[in-house]
Amino acid sequence: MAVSPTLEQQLCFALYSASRAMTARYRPLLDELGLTYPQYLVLLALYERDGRTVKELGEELRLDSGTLSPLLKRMAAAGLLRRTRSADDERSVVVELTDEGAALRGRVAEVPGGLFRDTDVTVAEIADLRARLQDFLARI
Amino acid sequence: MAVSPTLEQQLCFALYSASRAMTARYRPLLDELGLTYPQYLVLLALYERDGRTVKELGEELRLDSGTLSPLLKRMAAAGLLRRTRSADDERSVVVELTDEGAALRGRVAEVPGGLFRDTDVTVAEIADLRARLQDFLARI
DNA sequence: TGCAATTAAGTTGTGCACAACTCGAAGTGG
DNA sequence: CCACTTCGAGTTGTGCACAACTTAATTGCA
Repeated sequence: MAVSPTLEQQLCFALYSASRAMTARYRPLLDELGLTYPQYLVLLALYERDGRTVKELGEELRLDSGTLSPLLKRMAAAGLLRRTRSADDERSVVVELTDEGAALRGRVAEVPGGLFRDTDVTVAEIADLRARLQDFLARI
Repeated sequence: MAVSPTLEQQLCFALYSASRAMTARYRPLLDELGLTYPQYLVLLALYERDGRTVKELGEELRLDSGTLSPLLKRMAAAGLLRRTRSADDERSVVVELTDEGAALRGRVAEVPGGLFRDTDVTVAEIADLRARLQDFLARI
């Protein structure tokens, strides 16, 4: 019979609390831009490639339409992006940055910079941890 | 001027998506027990030490009363635990397992076992990643 | 001792996540 | 050509997270 696992031993809890701690670090910076963390991710995705469909965004961010539809609606209401039905496939909705959304690019790019300034966390450590997580994610 | 970071490069996004992927793996197993992931964490915490206050649970799980109060209420409604005002400090609420909650211990302990059975992820790799995350978390 | 400050839990409101579902559009085989 | 299936987006309902606030109990100090 299995012994009760402790919270301490659980990778899942470590991921869960580290993820929340990270987004908590981002929050004050994103508040200044009027963004939530998932909204920030949507902007990053659109800065990489603008004019993608909801489905394509969902694949990159691993979010379904139940999450993305209302989120994109809020961002459209905030004037950051535009949603238009695709002409060649009326099922799809194309998401494009507005001028206002594009104008945020510089300020958004500044966000990750100051996150670890007052810690002893190194760039190499961050890159290594990220690589390990991506490798792990790809294998489960 | 900072270049726009890509999603790919972001540790935060790696944490965020890995965390969601892990809880998605737990979900079908927890569904069988009628538990959500945070509820499962509360049970683990109580199996470690029963009869703790809401505040103490919140410190271990890093959750505030705004999250825990309704969550514990649902678990109490499900018959898994009991909430009672502390006698020596009427501000505190002590959370204790019911017989039904304690009886789940065996089945809860079985949950992490099968998670990586059909992958090539090793126990050592899991332990190493967890240790790195905990170290990282402690330093930010 | 009295009372202002602090503390613990709970409430309210917003925004994700995600399951389950609806709806209309697009592919598909007979 | 048409029923049938699949597909993309959106809606509904539940349960976290978390900020901001309320309430009641306790603490601390002038």
